[in-house]
Amino acid sequence: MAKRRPVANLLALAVLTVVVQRPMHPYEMASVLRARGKDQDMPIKWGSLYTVVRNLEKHGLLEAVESTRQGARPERTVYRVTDAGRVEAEDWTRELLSTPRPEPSAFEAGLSVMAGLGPDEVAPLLRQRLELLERRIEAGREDLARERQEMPRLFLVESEYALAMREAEATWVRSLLAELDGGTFPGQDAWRAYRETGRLPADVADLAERGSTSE
Amino acid sequence: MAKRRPVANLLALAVLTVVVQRPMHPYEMASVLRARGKDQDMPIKWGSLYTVVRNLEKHGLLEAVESTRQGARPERTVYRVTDAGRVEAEDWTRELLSTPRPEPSAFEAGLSVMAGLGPDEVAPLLRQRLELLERRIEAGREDLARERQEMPRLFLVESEYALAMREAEATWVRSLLAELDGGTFPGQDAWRAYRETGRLPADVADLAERGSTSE
DNA sequence: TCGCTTATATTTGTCTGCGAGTATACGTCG
DNA sequence: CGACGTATACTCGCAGACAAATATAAGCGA
Repeated sequence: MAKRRPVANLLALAVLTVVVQRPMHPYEMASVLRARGKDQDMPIKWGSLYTVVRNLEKHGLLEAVESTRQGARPERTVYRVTDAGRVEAEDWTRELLSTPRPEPSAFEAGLSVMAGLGPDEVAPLLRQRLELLERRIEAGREDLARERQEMPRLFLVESEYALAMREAEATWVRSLLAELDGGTFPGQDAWRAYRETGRLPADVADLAERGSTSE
Repeated sequence: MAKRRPVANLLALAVLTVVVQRPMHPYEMASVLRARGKDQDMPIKWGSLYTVVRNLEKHGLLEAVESTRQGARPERTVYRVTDAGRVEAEDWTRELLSTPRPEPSAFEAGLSVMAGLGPDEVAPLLRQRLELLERRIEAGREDLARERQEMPRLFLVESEYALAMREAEATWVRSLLAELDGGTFPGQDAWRAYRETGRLPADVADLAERGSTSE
């Protein structure tokens, strides 16, 4: 398969797509991004911005156009996208849309080590998550409703997607919580006993040993 | 809120939770993790492993127990978790479970720059994504069914979650695709026209300018 | 007009993630 | 039994991410 993107940071894609419209200096790119609300999902890291722009230039995807100086202000370098940059942006977009790749989420990591806490502790934690999630969903819905008034749908799909994913997560958490609260989660008692006594059922203990180096 | 985790990499949490069960040397931690299938979601980066372990030690969450050498093999340092390490692992787990945080996905990034391609190009790309997604869901379902035979549910929740999320994504993509295919996506014609002629409707052009520095 | 905050614009320095390399032991197949 | 692959076990070194520092200009209230 093709070699990795010359500049892997997703901020680079955002930069490319704004600079396609008109040459800009880095700070302006950030402003435009911010004005479009892209910083909601992707807060702008100033350190990264300049690194990314420099790397894009190094790889020939951007080129410096001029370097103006107004008064004693720091020099501003204005960049323009190159043909290669335009190609890269489109190709990258295609890949992002067409190819799902497993993205490990922090919550997944949490679930995978959840056994270390007891079921009676996990339930309230999930309840809290659910509450926060619901609040966020509500806020997302309102934002979306507001933005729909002044922005074509085309520029809102990513928010719609994010909202849908949060809703799906909430649904999933609710169902797990129902099992926990109803005591219908299989092995819940063994789990609680493990947490309280520190002892695992024999068959599970075997599993936990798998992969250890034989001595 | 509390200061950032002393070792932020999620691999550190995985390391802590395996080493809680029994002291180990780094390579063994990786083996155990691999045997438990944690490397599916989180492929093990060897460079990171040793860095992470060293950092955990530096912050007093792990401590070296012994340093044995067998024959001419490289020295193996065995680490044990400290009390602070145990506390950190539990606290971190609690946070991951209880607190949702916005995690920008690559697909979301793709959607947010989708406008740069035309609708007639986007649809096939999404169709491809959907197909891959469906294949993966099928595979995930089978894996899960197999693992349920030999592993208690408790250690499979994270896979169930991942599967549910992929299903939700598939559903969402399907519905967007239906709009695109049916021609019912609002503004679809303007979008196509933009792609073909390079000209935006006046009101949208205004929006695209927002955030630019006034000259 | 003095001093305050906020916006403009970039550089620096650190820390860490991780790809790639190194070196030995073990198994096995012809 | 020797050659070749694979598992064991770590080390090195740099590119890249980002926090924080830096420096000036502009708006604004008192």
